[in-house]
Amino acid sequence: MARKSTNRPTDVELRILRALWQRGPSTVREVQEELEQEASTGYTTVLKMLQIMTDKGLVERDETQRAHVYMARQERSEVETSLVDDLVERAFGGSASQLVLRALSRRRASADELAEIRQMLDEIEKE
Amino acid sequence: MARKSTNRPTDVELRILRALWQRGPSTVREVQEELEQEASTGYTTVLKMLQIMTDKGLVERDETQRAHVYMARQERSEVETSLVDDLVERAFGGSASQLVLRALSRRRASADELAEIRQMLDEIEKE
DNA sequence: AAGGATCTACGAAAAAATTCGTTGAATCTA
DNA sequence: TAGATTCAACGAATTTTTTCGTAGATCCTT
Repeated sequence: MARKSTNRPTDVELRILRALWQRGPSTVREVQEELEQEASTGYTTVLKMLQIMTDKGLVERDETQRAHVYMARQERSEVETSLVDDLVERAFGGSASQLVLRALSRRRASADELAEIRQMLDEIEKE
Repeated sequence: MARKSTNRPTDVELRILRALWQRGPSTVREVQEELEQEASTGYTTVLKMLQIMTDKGLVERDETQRAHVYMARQERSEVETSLVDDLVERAFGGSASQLVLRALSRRRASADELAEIRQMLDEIEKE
């Protein structure tokens, strides 16, 4: 036995999803060339992953062309949200603000970004 | 071949670390009883994991007693930060604020928490 | 039409993560 | 002190994730 299904995309799956979100519907070759840029991943590996992801329902396949065209089945924002939720659960005991505080404690965010966040806060509190 | 080492604790490792942070230095039995509450995990499984985690340097072992005592080797905050950094990289292309925006778009955060975040922003901008 | 390139399907190997059984030693209890 | 309990060590089985080789079909080029 091993990990219970977390439903969250694995590392490679996420890399592929990001390629699909960025490029839009793409062939295996196109995805593979995209991944190649950051870390080498063979053609058949990407193909296999996309087949698995199709079975899992992570992507959708258009088989009308010889080179099948794949597209992400969920919006980027949805997956991002569930990844954040997952981490909030696993590491922060359900407290999203704790995660935010941790993220902000790094000086990762630029002034513009901080302003953006502030605006977001305003909007949330307005409701 | 499989995933390149991400250095981030796995799911079970994180559950164990959380138990150790919460309880302080603990025996295998104590950790196991803690984990038992959320999801069943056998004694030898926890023991084995703690041995592996010792090898990896995630925890430290005090063998002076018959029942060895384990403690986390990194502060909770450090691990939390690196988990957040990791997710920021993998899912948000390095933009911490994007992650924050995503976290806030959920109404996970209460009014108090939002105020806390606002204060945090103030402090960051003060510098 | 022949040869080469490209594509999917499939199976299997490798790697990583998780789980547990068994053994033998140490400790406790009646 | 004998039997029961508790413990660490170890190896191995399982499951999940990742990788790739091979085969056969289709398409392109000459």
